[in-house]
Amino acid sequence: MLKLSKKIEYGIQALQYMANNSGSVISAKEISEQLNIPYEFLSKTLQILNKNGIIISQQGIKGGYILARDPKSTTVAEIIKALEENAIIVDCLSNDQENCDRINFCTIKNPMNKLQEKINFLLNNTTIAEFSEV
Amino acid sequence: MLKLSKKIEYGIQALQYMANNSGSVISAKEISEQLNIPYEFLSKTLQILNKNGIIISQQGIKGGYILARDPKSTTVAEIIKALEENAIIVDCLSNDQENCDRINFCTIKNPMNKLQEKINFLLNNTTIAEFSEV
DNA sequence: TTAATTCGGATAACAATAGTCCGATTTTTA
DNA sequence: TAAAAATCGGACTATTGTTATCCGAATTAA
Ligand code: FES
Ligand code: FES
Repeated sequence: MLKLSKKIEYGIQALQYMANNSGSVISAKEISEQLNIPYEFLSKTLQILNKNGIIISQQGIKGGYILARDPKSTTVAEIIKALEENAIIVDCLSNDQENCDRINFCTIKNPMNKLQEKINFLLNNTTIAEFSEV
Repeated sequence: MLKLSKKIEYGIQALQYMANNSGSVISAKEISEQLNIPYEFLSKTLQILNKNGIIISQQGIKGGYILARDPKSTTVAEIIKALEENAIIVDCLSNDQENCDRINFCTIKNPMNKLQEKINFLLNNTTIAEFSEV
């Protein structure tokens, strides 16, 4: 398993949709219907993206969301972080793992870290804009 | 989430251990104790690696495992595959997903595939040998 | 023949993901 | 000013996937 969650997948596709319709405020309902994504789940996802500055919400009737920034400057890595997930390939490389019961036996931290950094590079260099230019 | 499973993590570390002790047959028990990995779970993992040609088993007392190939030629991608998992970042890119109910709405296949290929390149170019030269 | 090991199938415990429900709040507009 | 359509937020449920364990059988060296 090395899979992005549905939250991230839906989030990216929704941002892509907004990028392709920039200028107008897009509702969760519209995205949900156009992309066939479960409405309630998508709503939650967009709320988190809003809370963390990736998109801007407008409440009330006629409300919805718009991108907070240029699609070129919003990376997949930022989206993952904004959705309160991480892209750490082994627990080993996590910050809050003082309680790993294998830490004194760990022989993979360094090599795994090298691989991690390469993956991070990819995630940091893939932007929403690249999803728009289909 | 973009995490490797414990099966893969343990598998890689076990292979690394074998690479560092090449020449001798290593039992699951020894690896389990040396690396503090749950014995039964590790056993299963090694059995799968054996079945799929990454290591060679020797049964009976004094039995255990040795690497089937040069650590330099065993990649992380192969290990993942041998452990019957995959490293597909979104379902979209999977072979057996005729039943994705978003396929007619899918706008992420191409860009996701580009990212996938870059990740595949990393996994195909990281070998067990690199884990040994700590 | 015994002991230490792999083998293989089933199953259980746990955790994470995915999805839903519902009431409250906001804001436009008729 | 009331209604409608949207976001907000918390709790909750369902489902799936991961991790771990159990146990009996087969294998083989001593
Ligand atoms: S620190 Fe726990 S396995 Fe590396
Ligand atoms: S094919 Fe199902 S989301 Fe791309």
